[in-house]
Amino acid sequence: MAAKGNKNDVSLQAEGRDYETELQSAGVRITRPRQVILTILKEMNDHPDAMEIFKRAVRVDESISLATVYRTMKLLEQLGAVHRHSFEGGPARFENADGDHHDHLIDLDTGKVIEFHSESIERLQQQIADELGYDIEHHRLELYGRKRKKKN
Amino acid sequence: MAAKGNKNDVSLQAEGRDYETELQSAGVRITRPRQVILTILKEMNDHPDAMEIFKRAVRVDESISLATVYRTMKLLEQLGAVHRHSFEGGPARFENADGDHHDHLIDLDTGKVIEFHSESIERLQQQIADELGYDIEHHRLELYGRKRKKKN
DNA sequence: AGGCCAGTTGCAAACGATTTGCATTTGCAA
DNA sequence: TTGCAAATGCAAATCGTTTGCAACTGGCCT
Ligand SMILES: [Mn+2]
Ligand SMILES: [Mn+2]
Ligand SMILES: [Zn+2]
Ligand SMILES: [Zn+2]
Repeated sequence: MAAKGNKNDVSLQAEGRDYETELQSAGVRITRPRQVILTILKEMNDHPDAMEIFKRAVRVDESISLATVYRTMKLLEQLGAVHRHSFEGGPARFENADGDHHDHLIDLDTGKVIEFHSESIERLQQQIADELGYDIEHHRLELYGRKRKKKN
Repeated sequence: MAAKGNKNDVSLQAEGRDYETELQSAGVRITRPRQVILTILKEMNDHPDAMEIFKRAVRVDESISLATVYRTMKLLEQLGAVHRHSFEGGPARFENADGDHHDHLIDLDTGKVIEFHSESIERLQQQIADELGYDIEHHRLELYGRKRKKKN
């Protein structure tokens, strides 16, 4: 089980673009707060809100401000590095835009966010937009539900 | 083109439940502000936000307050009389819950809201939730796009 | 018809999330 | 190194929505 470095060695971490460099060539300065937030982004595999990202950032650099988190998230969003979600109820949540496209099912009892993807649905959406004479820029599909009660 | 009162004469206005009565039997008082807002609701076939509803209400009764609009919309939402949407960007928008279920395509250039319905998509959503072991309470599907540019 | 009183209102202040003005700091090109 | 536009932290502002509270009704009960 040790030898033969299979492609997972890389692909687990891979997938990731080098935002630091991308930012740079986008004519944006690599500041300390941005380094910190980019690091957090890299190991982000959930859907934290600004306050949560702020907390994670403060753990690394005491002096970071919430305003900068907001500013940076907006920047990263424009850069396509993160996606912003507005699930029912709470504040906006962000997620690393690295992975493949997917939609979400939110557990109304626990708040847990479950990801799923349906190529058929994506296709149907396209088809509908086509028929209406539209090009889809992006879409949002959220299912809100609760764990099926027993039986079956 | 005049004779033969086809069923549209009715169905255009029909569909509507009598919320005034429903409210009453729900042990809620029929106040002047509520009458006004219910009237507005009845002829509402778009997706206005609270401020817009407030404006329409003021046209009828000068003394209505925005707070009451919010309170009443919440009430009507709980009653199932209206649906609340949170399209990207703007404030919450409401719509009469009378019609059949549908989802929305928002024109990013004009803000126009286009309604559509896909039984296939609805079915697939169910199926996905099933597989994940969930019962869907409700869902939200929004397509954001722009009118297809020329050709075809 | 009149009264009672909990439900409802208008108002303004409070709220939570996000943005912004500004003086100060800092990245980084020259 | 220095210079300076870009970025930051802070606090105040903004936006949509909610809420406390005193004044005001709707509608059941005499
Ligand atoms: Mn996700
Ligand atoms: Mn609609
Ligand atoms: Zn999707
Ligand atoms: Zn639907």
